[in-house]
Amino acid sequence: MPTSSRVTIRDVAALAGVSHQTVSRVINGFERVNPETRQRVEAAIAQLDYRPNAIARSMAQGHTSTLACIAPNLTDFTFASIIEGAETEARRQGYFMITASASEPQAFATLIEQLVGSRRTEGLLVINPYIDNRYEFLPANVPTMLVGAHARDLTSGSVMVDENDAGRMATQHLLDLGHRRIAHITGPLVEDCTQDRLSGYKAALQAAGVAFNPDLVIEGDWSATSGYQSLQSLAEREVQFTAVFAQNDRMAVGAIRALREMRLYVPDDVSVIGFDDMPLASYFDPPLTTVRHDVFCTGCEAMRLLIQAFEHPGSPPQQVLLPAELVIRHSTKFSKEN
Amino acid sequence: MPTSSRVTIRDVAALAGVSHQTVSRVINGFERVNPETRQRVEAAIAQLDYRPNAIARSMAQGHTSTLACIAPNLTDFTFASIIEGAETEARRQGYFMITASASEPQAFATLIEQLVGSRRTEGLLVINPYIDNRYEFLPANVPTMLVGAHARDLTSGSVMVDENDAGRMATQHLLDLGHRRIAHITGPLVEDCTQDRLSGYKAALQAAGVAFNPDLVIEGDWSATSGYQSLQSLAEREVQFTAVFAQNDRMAVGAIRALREMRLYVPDDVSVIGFDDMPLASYFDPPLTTVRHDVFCTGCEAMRLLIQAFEHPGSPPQQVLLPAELVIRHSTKFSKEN
DNA sequence: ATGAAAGCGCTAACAA
DNA sequence: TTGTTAGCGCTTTCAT
Repeated sequence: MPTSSRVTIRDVAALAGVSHQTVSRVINGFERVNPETRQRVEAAIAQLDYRPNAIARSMAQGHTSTLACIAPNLTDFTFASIIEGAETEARRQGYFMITASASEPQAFATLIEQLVGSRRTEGLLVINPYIDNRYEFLPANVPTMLVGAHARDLTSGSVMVDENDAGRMATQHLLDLGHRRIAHITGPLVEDCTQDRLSGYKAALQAAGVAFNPDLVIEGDWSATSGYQSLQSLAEREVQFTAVFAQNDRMAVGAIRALREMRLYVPDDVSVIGFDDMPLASYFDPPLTTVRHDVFCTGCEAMRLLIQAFEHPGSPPQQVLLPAELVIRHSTKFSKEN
Repeated sequence: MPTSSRVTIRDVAALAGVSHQTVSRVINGFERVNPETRQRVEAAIAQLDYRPNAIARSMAQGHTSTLACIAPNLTDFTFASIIEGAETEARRQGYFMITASASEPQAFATLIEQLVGSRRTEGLLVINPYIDNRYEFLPANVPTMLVGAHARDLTSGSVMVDENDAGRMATQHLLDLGHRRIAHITGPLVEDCTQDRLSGYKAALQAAGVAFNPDLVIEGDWSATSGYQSLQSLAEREVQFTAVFAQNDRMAVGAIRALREMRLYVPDDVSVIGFDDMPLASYFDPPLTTVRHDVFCTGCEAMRLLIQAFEHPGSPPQQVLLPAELVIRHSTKFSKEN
């Protein structure tokens, strides 16, 4: 069995005693081929270990069967899971996926230009498109799905968690435990998911008849350090609270660290709820109560819609909201004030 | 400015009043082009917003400028970091990278076949190639770099941490603190890095004149759960130890959880050292002493060598060992027995 | 049901 | 320095 794949359709044709076109028909599963001819061709393909050249096929067909996924980075657990979901779905449907990270808008712009300008890819999956205004560089002429943000004019749609409901759910959990002064550490305010979670927080407070206090809200940047610093800032301003809702688990962990340094124990003195249910969330001290969402599934769904948008141009933009669920562990507890 | 990129080299040629070949020369930065002609061509390119079609170029040149990276999954922090490093280096050198995960050998084989058989990619970066015998499916006719394992015959080389030295270093740290009975939770024994770290462990013991005790060694599977279970197994067998060296941080965290349930406190009763310095390692309780290695850099280096292997066929296989460093936090302490 | 011809957009080789 | 001619390996059209 020859190991080289430099065998072409013509070699197969010659061996089978047919035209190269007939070989093409067999490869592509065309119906109108004489069964006997088909067999001869298939035998020749097997004998020569022929495999079609994807590039030549792309050239002739005018499309590449390749999609791209761009994230601010590849190591954030939620991004990585989205990518894994997207890649799995892409391959399930016969596409390959180029993965790339762009940490800042200029790199993002260059990347888009290379990917789309060269017609290397049929569509784009963009994770977190609203940090540092990078959405300004989104292309208009290529199917584009957004993950973790709402769709804008020129996109084919978006997939995100029902952030509003998730934020409401987290806050409600703390309210149910009797907490009334709930500090809220958000992500960067420019991101859609931050705003939506904040809306959910406000909605839950309002429904419970608790006045919204802006002093309790602090903007973080998703890092554990920012969670830590947010708590310090609260303490410096002598803001009173009995619970903390952090918009991700890393900030929650940072907050817990800061609280401990202030000799405040979680959950006895202060309750803390996170968001994401990151790996090992249950291994922190205390095991983290959090909001779980299926981020692998988010990636699958986004890719599914991207492929749909590519294969059926002109179909209306899709906006998908995925559900989240509360995971109660040991970082939240009844308020002592009750 | 036309937004469509369906403009071809011939359109540019027509507008500039030259042959398409001259346009090709300008695009490719060929020297021997009359400066004035060049300017006319560049003006035409700008006017038509022409961008070369990467697929056509691949077709004509016979190569794709695309590499592939395959990992068991995309969410493991070390894999994700390697991928990020590899992708960054690839793009820096003008290549794109297809990323894919294959959780089991059959999926791996299929993936390789699709990627390589179709001649879609110039080379392969394979992360953790020795789990479940997937290395059997490595292709012989394409440059292949291994990450996290030693190179075998048919590969172009490998990049990994100096695992032996790292294992020795971790063990030595515990020995320096006076520990003599050091439990060792390994990764799967089929993996090279597991074996090397184990060798380092043995070497350090031997150098310190401490007899190797096989009862102290337990095979884990990298998961926190396996770290937890390993400790339980040790306890059930009533094996005595004052310190634990876990081959990754997740297992270390699991071990700490198990110890706590046995009312043994880290580091007062038992010291624990991990491996990897995963994100938030410093946020666990207690903050984890561990062995840090630059995993992004590992990815960069592997990609650099892969591209080298592709661009200079016939050059000898490279074997790179990267250094690791000890990070001392609060999960290790002097042995009480001293 | 099969084959011949043309062409996808580019580069390589040769000619002028 | 520039243009012409051939392809890269495949699919698409149009004959047969």
